[in-house]
Amino acid sequence: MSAQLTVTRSGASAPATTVQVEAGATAGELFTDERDVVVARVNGELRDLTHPLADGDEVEGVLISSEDGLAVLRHSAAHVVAQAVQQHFPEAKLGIGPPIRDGFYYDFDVERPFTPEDLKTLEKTAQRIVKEGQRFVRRAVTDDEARAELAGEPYKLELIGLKSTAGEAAEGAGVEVGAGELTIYDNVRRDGTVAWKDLCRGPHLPSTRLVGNGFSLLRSAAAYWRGSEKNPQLQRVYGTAWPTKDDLKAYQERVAEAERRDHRRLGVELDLFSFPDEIGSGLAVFHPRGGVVRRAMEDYSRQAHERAGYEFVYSPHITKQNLFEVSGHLDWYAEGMFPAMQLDAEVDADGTVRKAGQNYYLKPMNCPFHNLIFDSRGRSYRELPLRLFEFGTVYRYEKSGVVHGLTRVRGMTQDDAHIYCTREQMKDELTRTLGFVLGLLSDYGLDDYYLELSTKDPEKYVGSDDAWEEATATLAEVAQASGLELVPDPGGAAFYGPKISVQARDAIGRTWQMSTIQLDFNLPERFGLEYTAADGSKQRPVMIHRALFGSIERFFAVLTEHYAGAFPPWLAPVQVVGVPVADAHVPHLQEVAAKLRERGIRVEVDASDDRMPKKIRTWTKQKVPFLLIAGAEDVEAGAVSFRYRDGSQENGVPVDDAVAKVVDAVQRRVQV
RNA sequence: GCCGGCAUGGCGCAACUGGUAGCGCACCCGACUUGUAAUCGGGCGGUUAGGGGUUCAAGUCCCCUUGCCGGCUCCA
Repeated sequence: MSAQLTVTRSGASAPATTVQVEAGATAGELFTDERDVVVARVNGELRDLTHPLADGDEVEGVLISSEDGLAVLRHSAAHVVAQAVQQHFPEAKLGIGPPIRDGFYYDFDVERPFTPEDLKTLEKTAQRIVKEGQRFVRRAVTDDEARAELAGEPYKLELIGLKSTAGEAAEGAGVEVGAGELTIYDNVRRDGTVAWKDLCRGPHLPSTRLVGNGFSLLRSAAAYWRGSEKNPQLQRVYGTAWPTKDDLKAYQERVAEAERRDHRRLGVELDLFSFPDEIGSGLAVFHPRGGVVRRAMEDYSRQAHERAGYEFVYSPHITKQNLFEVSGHLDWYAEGMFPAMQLDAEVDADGTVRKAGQNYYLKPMNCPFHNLIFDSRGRSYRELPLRLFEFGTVYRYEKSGVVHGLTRVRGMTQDDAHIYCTREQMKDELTRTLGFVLGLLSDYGLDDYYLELSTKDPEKYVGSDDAWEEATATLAEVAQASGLELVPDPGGAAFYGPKISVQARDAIGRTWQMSTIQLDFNLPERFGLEYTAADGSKQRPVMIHRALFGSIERFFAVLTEHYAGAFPPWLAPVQVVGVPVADAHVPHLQEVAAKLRERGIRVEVDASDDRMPKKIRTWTKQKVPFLLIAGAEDVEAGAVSFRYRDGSQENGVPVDDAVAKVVDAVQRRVQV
């Protein structure tokens, strides 16, 4: 055995080089000159810097700021927090503590939930642990040893029992126990004593000190053990951790920006919509300003659908029970539906039922109604594809804890269409539909997206496996042909068929599920839908369900947040406000306003008693795209002065030019 | 549905360990007539989400209901 090992070293920035090291050297020794290297990738596997090297190893330094490095940092931060928790609450049992986007969490079984004061105390203690500079020391153990050491940690014991399938046991459980040998990480103080230990796959930072630059506890909340509501609830502590204080600040600023954009907040500030308690949870009313935005969205959508060959239909909000028995909704979707109202029952004075009542349900989906329209007369192959479109309002009984602003409501309007076509037409029609959907989303200003393919939930589906396979394969083919990024979503399909969904990224990088396109062989079957083919035979059509906005309410929320309330002129509730320098200039602005109004522009003139700067402030805060200011100079020149939302100006624009400019921006649907 | 927190005029907030509600903005009235983010003065407005209880006394403490917020589960 040689005293020298030959390994390949690549730094975070440096190219790969071959180096000689002493036997027994560790990965960390290769990177003593790169302080931001916190773990190493050895032959493809992430390892601690204390990992001993073997001859021929390929070792790559991993920076704390890289994706892997951040995950390690956050996971180590979770350990620090868990140590702090067990210090203050010795009876706390450990759940799991994985890194997540922007941070980490750790779950604990404790006597009572954490209070905000507890979080402050825990954060202080965590800081102290960080300052102690404890090392993370890896130690391999057998299953039996682990069981003995962790006898007091029932959840860890459960994970040990599940280790071969830990990845599926619970989201995040994979960071605790890998598929191979079990390891325990000891947190060792400078004086060599062990402060704390945890069953963990690792790897970890060399020292807790590296956690201290930018970490913070955020909140606590309950979470079900292993993600199932059948299991006990643990208390989850959320935190965030970053390599530097500046990174932490930048993160906090992003959070603050998201708060400023929150559609619930903008909905109040801009007077767009509200949720009166009197109506009930998850049921919105749109105010005039919000109504304008919504109508502009809908009108444009109508025009586009008309051009694309859709026909418009209408259907009622409630229906007798039988329709949802035929569709299968009552078998598969009853939980999501409002309870039935019973009508028309006749009962004698003595309580005996003379005539049984009828159950009526609020509709959770529009498809059964469209099927009835299809089935209202004989259909020819010449009519296909038949594209039925409706702004259909549906009601879903969402659990009380999930209702959220306009994005998760109990009453919503879908821009819903059902396309009936032949099997042969199916692929072309799907391709066409996907193209239509993406084009329209871009028109609304969302042009960064990826696709998700949701496939059969083995627990919850109707129809034959063959049909599912064919439908799934077709959708996959169409999705792939689009050239967009495609992410699988196993088990995510609705009960009647697989779907492609379009996930759009907004202005600050968040993704939202927007449009869905679902292929369905089942409902046509259940409804016995048929058309007459060219050879005179009866054939079953294929059905494509698709919604573009998802729901108008949700899309409204997404657009509001995407634009931070500063809608492009074509969507803005008020497109132009005239601001006079003094009362004398009001008539001039009113003339300009009349010309704009003639061209269909939404315009107001602010003739109030406020001073001009106050008016500018008021309407800028209302995010009106064009302020037209007029004083003596403008009146004299037959002009107006533009002021935009960012404060920039364009003075002395002749009135006709100004009108044309505004009209042009609206027609071209550009942002200003 | 589950866990925790919260609920004060239209909006944003204040009121010490219980001692009978204040401020800013908005709104209304008046004065001022002004060139790019808040002119000045006056006024209206709350049985402190609703209900019950403890107490000499409840916005403050307890219980129930409703709603909201943060998560979990679920989902367009």
